[in-house]
Amino acid sequence: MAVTIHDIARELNVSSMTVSRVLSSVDNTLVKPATRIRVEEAALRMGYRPNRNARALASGRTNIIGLWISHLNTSVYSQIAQACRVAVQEAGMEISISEMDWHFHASEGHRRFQWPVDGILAVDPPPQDVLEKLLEPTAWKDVPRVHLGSGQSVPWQGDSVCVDLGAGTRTAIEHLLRVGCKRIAYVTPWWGERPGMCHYDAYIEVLKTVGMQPECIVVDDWECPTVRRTVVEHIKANGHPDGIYCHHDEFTIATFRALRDLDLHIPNDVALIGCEGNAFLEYFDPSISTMAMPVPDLCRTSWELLQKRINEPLSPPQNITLPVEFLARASSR
Amino acid sequence: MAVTIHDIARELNVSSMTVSRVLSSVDNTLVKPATRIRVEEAALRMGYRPNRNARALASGRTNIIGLWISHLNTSVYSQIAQACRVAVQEAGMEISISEMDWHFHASEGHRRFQWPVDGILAVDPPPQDVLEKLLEPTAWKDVPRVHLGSGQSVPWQGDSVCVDLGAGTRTAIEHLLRVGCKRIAYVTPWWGERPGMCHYDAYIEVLKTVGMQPECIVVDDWECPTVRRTVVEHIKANGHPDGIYCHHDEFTIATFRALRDLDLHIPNDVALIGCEGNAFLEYFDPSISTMAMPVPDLCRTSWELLQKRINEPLSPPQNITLPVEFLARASSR
DNA sequence: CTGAAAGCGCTTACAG
DNA sequence: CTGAAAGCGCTTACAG
Repeated sequence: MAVTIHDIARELNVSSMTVSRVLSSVDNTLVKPATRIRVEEAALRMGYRPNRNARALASGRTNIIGLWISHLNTSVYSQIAQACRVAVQEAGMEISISEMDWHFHASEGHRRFQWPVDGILAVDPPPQDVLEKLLEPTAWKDVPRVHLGSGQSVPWQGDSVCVDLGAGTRTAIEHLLRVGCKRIAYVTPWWGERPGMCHYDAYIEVLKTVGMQPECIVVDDWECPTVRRTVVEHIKANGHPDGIYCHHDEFTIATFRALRDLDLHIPNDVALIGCEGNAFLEYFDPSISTMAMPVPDLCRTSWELLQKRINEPLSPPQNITLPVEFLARASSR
Repeated sequence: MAVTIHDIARELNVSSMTVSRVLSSVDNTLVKPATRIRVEEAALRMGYRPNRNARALASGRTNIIGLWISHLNTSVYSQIAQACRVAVQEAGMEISISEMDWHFHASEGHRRFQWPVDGILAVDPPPQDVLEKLLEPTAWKDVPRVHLGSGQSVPWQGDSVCVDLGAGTRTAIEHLLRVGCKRIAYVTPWWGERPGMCHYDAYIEVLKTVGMQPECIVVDDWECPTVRRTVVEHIKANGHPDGIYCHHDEFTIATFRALRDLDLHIPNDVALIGCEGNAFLEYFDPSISTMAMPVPDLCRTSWELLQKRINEPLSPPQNITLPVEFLARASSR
């Protein structure tokens, strides 16, 4: 059986409260230095490991921050998970990752998320109204929570940190115009329930100012093979644009391959720009331009807002917007 | 405050044991159907959410499986995390990911891993003796555990599932020989404390059988920019080999770029084969050959062994080896 | 500086 | 089929 504070207390002939004081680092009442040392030694010697379930139950605090994220299989998302973990750990707390598909039915909400956390970082949650309906029956609505991600046309309520992909997209499209593109296509997943993403709006808007026709290559799912096939078919049917902007970098990589399948030269036939900042893009030949998300800043800022929300529940909510950085490479020159 | 089973019991004028029986799905004593329905309705209506800290404390079981993995930032590892999650969830349990760098000092072991779990899946842990020293003071040594990963010269004790990278490497090198390579280099991280990885051994062994000189391009860390620079410098100093095998696919991607930096044609000047099965390799131009790890099978099998270990603690340990699959592509033709 | 008591929200084990 | 009691391993709040 595991060693408990009572075992240590008995061994040392002190009360378990004294042991708890030394080992918990919660109660900062002073303990006589000699006693403290004896307890610490005994704990080490006996292999004591605090039971955090018990600690959480008694104290009502877990020292855990939940990270709600839809998956960890793409580069940005795994970077976000990593950066959040680093930020949270610096404050002496931990991250617990819940992969949320955001698609569960509200009625099963009461079965999910049964492990208490002290706060939540929610990455790219659905729009406010959908989110509220999901959370309503789960009692999570009262847990401090910060939304972070790529931002939507309608901003989330409460605290949020968004990357300004609208401005980033504008930069990308304007760059394609500057290098002389006359026909700029946009490769994008099917929105489904999330219309109005801000890069789409920006794409449409910039084209309108120069009187250029939008050309959306809409992909049915988020899989690279589908993207590759869809782009090839689109170009076979419609001829090729001379500039392509991709919704995100998995799409960019698949589009790159589709263009090479068709033996189109990049950038001479088609200039290519992605969005997200996937590190591998630099290693392609030619290396591929992209709009880099400021992931560390995004996560650090979100964690700051969450700490503030936890410590000062009544402070006014903040909405922060961060810029993306354009990484110009050979694919768009 | 959160709703507890006592709140529901009071509301319904039953004992909290009855509520617990209905809601816990642990105690399978029969409850009168009418009572069961009343409890379920009240739980839903009142927004009851079980406190799993309390549940774990009382029952001694968490229904959580710990996944010990060094990071989630590379493709295989994030695939492994995903596949383990799927397998474990199918059995009605959850995964909790602990990113372990395996480098913490043994003396701080008692501070780590304080959340109890019912079992552990340990991905690519250090060799048996190092592992034991790390775990000795943590009381984790008694928790059911299965080792999985790319395998080592000296196998782990207890249950394990390893991918046969030795055989995979042999296949890759033999393929390079078959397409006519006369000088085959191996790009590899510096082993540090983990000598004797099996692909290295296999590389040396195959070259010996054909009387070819080994040529290791050793990289100081695991970062792509370092790999790129190291390969470029190596080739500038020594001329280029006509075949390269890379230790894993981040290295493959960086090596690809290094060869293009030097304006070497792939595969005409240098044939290239990676190891791991990174999905993006297919999208490069030319697309890159690799040895694919059987990730879903690896994780599913590991989880089966762990379940068996949990349910039958005294059953004999099993060591299973899985093959890799060679994906031959344009980079090595 | 130290300790005895009560309780966190559940389950186990037993009694009816 | 249902319930009263005890306890999981800690912390809180109070008393000394």
